[in-house]
Amino acid sequence: MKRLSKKPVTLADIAAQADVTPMTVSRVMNQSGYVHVDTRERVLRVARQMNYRPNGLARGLKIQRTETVGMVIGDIANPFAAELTRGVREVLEARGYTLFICISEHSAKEDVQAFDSLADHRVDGIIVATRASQSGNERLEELIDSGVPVSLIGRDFHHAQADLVSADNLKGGYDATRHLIAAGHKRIGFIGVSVTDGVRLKRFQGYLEALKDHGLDVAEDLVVGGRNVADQMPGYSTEEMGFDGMQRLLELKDPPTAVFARNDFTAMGALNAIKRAGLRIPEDIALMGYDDIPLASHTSPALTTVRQPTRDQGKAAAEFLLRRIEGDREQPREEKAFPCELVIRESTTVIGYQN
Amino acid sequence: MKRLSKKPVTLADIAAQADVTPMTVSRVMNQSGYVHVDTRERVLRVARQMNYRPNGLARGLKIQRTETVGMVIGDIANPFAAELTRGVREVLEARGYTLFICISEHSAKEDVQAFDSLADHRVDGIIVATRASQSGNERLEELIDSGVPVSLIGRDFHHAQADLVSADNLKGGYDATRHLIAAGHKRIGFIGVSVTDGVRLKRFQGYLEALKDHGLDVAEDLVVGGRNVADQMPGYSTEEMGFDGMQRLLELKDPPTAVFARNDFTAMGALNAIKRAGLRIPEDIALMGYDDIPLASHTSPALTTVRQPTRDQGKAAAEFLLRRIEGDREQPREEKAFPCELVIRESTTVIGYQN
DNA sequence: CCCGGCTCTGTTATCGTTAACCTAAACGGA
DNA sequence: TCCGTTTAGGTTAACGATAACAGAGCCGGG
Repeated sequence: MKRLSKKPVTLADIAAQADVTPMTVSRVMNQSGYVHVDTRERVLRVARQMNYRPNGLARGLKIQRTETVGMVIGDIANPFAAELTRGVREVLEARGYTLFICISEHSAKEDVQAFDSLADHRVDGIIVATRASQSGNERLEELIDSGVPVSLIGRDFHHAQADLVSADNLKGGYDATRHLIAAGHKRIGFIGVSVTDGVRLKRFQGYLEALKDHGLDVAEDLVVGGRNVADQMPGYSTEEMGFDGMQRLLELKDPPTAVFARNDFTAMGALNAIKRAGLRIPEDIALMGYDDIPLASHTSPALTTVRQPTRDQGKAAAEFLLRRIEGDREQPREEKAFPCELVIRESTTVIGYQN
Repeated sequence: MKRLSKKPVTLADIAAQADVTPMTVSRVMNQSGYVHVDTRERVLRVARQMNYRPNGLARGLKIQRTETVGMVIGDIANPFAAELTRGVREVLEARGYTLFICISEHSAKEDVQAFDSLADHRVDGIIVATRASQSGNERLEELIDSGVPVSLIGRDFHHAQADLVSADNLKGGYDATRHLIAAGHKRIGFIGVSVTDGVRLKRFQGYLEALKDHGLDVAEDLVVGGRNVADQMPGYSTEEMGFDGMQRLLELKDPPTAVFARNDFTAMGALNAIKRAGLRIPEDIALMGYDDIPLASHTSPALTTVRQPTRDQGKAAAEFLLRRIEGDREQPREEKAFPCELVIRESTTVIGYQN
């Protein structure tokens, strides 16, 4: 017979049914303290039968922990964020924590809302993987100051009590660009940011540095995309940005011979634009991506790109966070930067050119 | 001066500081009851200064609502799930609810865990967008029976008190297949499920029906992929499944002339495999995807696919849920099936063949 | 035989917030 | 002037769970 109860079952309900006090039921549920075997079994039987579920609110309020971690990501469709999340979950699950994800897709305002929602619901800690913003950073600082454990992934924000995990995208961007330069390219485009916007994008800074170090000028017309809204775009639609951006580059009277795209999605858009134009990759235009998403190895030609150890970053962030949650909350910040790896495939290398 | 308090600020702290009772502070915070303007401002000033944040646990426990909705999705990287989430968020945000997302990536076990975590933390309702499973369904039934509002997206599970939103993927699969048949194809492959696994995949059932209705046999060797683990794979790596599956199809001594892929990612994998083999699309092999992800319109050739109104499904699910949360929880289930739309692009149509 | 320690269970208070109830002053119309 | 209504705010008791303490029975060693 099915219960049609509107009100959820509480410890007290079970206690009444099993003829003990709520405290005893609590002891059974938490396997704490002494409970006679017979009592335990009776209680468990009743609990199961009544389909009992603990009230996390009451429990959390009392014990001042929720065994819950919040994570804020900007774009749910981005494989990079997805992979981070996998790493985070891997660690949390093993330690008995539940992960709640909040999306902050469009604005700093949503970022702040996400922080507040999570903090208000008293998650034990927060992992932040969104891009920095003025108001977001301010709120974050307040949170951390008020004692909430926070661990950051690739966010340009520093605080004495917040650990930071990142990939060395400056070097990644540098290496990628150097690879193109080494192949003899002199006119190298970048798709995905406006020159002004790009100050925050490390891989773009790496691109600029590499050009400078090798005596090449930065031609402003070779840096396209962004439209000043790049940061607000849902990630995978950056693919359209790649397509449009590449078309604009191809319309130049002196188009680039190589293009470095902000990420692999952007690169795929660019790739399709190049093919549409009837040009060959890499013979006419070499193409470089970033992130090494699974798709990258299967495009044709396969995409040269930069791999960052994404899952490891997620794992590291989760481990930092748990250390803070379960250990000393005031311990000084720790920082971990993972190296990036250039993955050379066909889109920058003439086939057969290397074995 | 920065507070180094370990303990968060409570209503009582503010009350003491502002020389009122906690109740008055509560009234100020919730804008309920009468509070003198001067008192209000004094309280607000103190609250701001102490950086007060309400304790959602205590509040939720007391008022028996958390103004929070949980959503369970299987694969965070899947643009389909991402788009659903956008629709859901759009509705929830407008109504003042916070969305917490749980990922259930690998197994029915994780599905159950996600349901439990959300229910235990007393979200006001749950939106479920994962595929059906034995144990998941059982747990879901218990939850709904115990009064938790639930709304389902494309899950093959029925309950008198759970609303259901879906796309008519049976018809979508049927139409897609019929389109290929109409183009004269007789050997049409399917990549993405094993024949046995496919009973739950509506679009595959549509494929089978269309073949039957047009007097074509189902050749078992033309149905590839799945490897019996398809359901556990992270979504975007189904792209590899498409690549491998296509290669297997091409190795047949009598390969198909058209291929219907389970989703667009799978289709992109297949597309790359076809190109690698030096064959032309659609002249040598026609290719059909499913979902119409943004990438689909930019591949070369552009992918023919089936579009489902994804965001609308998310919105509808959220609306159903809110109706149940804020209205009558026992109202009978409602169901809404959105039509799918065949999007004909180049991968099934010889260029120039139609104007 | 007594006492210390283990086992089992109950009692009480509390986590932070708010609904419900209550008091009391101020106000305004008859 | 009187009384009902509005305004302002305090008091009490929960919401459901658990930590801390307390007490009662039992066992075994000195």
